[in-house]
Amino acid sequence: MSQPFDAPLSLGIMSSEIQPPATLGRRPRRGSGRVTLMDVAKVARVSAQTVSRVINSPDTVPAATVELVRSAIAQVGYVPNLLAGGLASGRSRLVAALVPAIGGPVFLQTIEALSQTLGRHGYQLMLGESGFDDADEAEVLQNLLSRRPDGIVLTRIVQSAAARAHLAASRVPVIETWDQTDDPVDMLIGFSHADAGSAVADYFCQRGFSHPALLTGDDPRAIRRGAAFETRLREHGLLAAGQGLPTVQVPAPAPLGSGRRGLADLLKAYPATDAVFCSTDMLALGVLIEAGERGLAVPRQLAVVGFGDLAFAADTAPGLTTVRIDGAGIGRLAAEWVIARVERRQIGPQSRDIGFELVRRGSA
Amino acid sequence: MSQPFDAPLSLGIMSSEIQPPATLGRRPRRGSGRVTLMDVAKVARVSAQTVSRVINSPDTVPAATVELVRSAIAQVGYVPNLLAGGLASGRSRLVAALVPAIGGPVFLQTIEALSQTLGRHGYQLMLGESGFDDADEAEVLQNLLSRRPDGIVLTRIVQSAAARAHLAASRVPVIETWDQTDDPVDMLIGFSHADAGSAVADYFCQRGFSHPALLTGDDPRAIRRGAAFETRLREHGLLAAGQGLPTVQVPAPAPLGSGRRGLADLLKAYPATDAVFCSTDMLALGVLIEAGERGLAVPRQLAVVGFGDLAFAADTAPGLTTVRIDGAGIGRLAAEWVIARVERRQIGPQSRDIGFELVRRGSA
DNA sequence: CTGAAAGCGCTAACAT
DNA sequence: ATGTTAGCGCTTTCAG
Repeated sequence: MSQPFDAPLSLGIMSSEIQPPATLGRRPRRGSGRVTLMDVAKVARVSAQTVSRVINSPDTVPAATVELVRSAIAQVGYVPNLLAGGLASGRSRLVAALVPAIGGPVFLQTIEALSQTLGRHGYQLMLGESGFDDADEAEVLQNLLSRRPDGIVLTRIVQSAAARAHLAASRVPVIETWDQTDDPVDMLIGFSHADAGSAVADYFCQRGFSHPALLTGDDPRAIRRGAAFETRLREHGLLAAGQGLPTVQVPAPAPLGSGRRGLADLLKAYPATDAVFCSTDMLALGVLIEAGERGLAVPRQLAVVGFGDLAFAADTAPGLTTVRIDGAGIGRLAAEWVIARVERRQIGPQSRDIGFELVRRGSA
Repeated sequence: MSQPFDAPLSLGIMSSEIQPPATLGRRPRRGSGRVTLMDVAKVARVSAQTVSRVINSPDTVPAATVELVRSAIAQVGYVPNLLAGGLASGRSRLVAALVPAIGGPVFLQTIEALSQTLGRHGYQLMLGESGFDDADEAEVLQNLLSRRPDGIVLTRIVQSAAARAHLAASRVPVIETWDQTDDPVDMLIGFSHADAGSAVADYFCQRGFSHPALLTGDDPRAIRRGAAFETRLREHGLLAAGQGLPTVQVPAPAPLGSGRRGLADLLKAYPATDAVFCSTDMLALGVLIEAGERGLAVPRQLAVVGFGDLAFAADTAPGLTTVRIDGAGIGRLAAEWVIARVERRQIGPQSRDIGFELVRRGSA
């Protein structure tokens, strides 16, 4: 296994290459000095083609040749250059993913599952950050596209016309995720944020809470959940005609501290509040902690519902009732769809609603 | 901005190209059908080289030409192919990062800062996952290296000889981070885990706790912190001669729930425990929650110290005393060092101890 | 089953 | 300031 990879190559044969046709006494261009496919070919005394075949489709080469070439590869310490391979074949084996913020815990499971599934098939993930606003969406996309990815996975619906145009022009398989739309650029894997908001409203109604409130981050999808939540509450008669939904809005990657301060603000403005829908589990955990500090009993005096069902949600005290999204499932499926497209296998269903699930635990 | 990128190209000049030298009546090879540098050159009536210069070093081209070429680029909807560019120039503008697990919150800030700093300089981050054990380290590295990154950032010290050999042979700038060693592969940005463990022991001693314990994940660095913690406690006389440190060890991406169950296990085995050093903040948060459930007053009856100073640490109740690591700083610096190397600017210091800081809050 | 040639789209090195 | 040529390292295409 641990060959001395930096050993001088001492190729098995002399460089009996035909000299370049001496067009004119001109221009060199030394290579990178690294081991190439040709070096392997020389040692194995086969053509570059055969080496390429051993690497990319060993089934088409007799076992003996495969063995011969493999040992030559090990001997010279060859590492394929996928930049060159990608250029020649038109398949980079690179998949781009665009997330609002790497730091946010929400898409982490999707990214992780995506990366792992891709890796298992020989593809590599390339991560790009778009920020929460749509501003540089098109620009970041261009950067990603210039790498000629074999597919691009977005954790949002593409907004700007420019970005949509770039994507369409690139002819790269595109998967929009974590949302629904009637007009996807290409493929779609997600769920309805509006339905999720409505479901929480239904639950609050069913459990008999009379003074619901909303604590939300200011990103567009959280706001859509909140809007649907409010609408449904109104339908249930939990909101009087002229009355707005008690709401506190905090900046987007909503951390625990925003949950604590958010609850404080909420209770100051609306002391009667007896149930809060938080746009992320982190926010909800902050609310749980702040409630504890204030001696408010959860869920008796204050019910709390989160969103995401992050790893910690089951272990808070009390356990967090929350909307579970199968983030890992999204990532896995996205990887499979991209690969299926690239390898010209079935196109498969172009769109999937993976739904959500209201997980009932102690907090509501 | 939003040009019709898929418009037919209708190039400004006829294809008055010299026909290929007709070696023999042979072989075509249709291109990808996409817009290339040549298409832009034809429209702008300049050479490919000039277009390349406008893109890569506009300063060396007169403003008028830049303008001309830029409008041609917009007109035909050209997106550079960095696979080809990277192959030709030997600079991929790709930087690889290897993390144990994407999902873990610990390295997130490093990855985020790395990605952002790289992006600002036109580099793209490529993420690879190594897992917590050293098993496939060499293999994952090979995959990453086959993309010919301009640099590779590791959130650990490279262990296996095979991996070290691959890295050395590749001649790629390597930055090992989040640790210290006397024998780095190349560059190093980190801190001493042993010193961090000792510092917590000193703090417990200074605050007069008499029955310290350790709750740790099973990853190697957490274990090293724990070992130094124990050693220093012993030096302080807080551990009797034959007495081992009360310890509970949990599987590596230590989640909140492990903190709760870990404390329960600890108190069952060592009821006298009055101070716990947790190997991650998540674990510590779990301990805080479990202590709350048990009616244990923190820090009076139980002191808690975490590690990482994650975003939530300041807002727990009470605030979490923890060891702060400047993860974002590591990422930023790593990006700068890689870029400096690639652009042959100063090599800069090859190694940096960024230290750590014990942040005192309410929990201890 | 194996090999030779051509060329993927770009940039480095020279030439003007 | 701009153009010409060769070639980065690989895979496709076609021939044997």
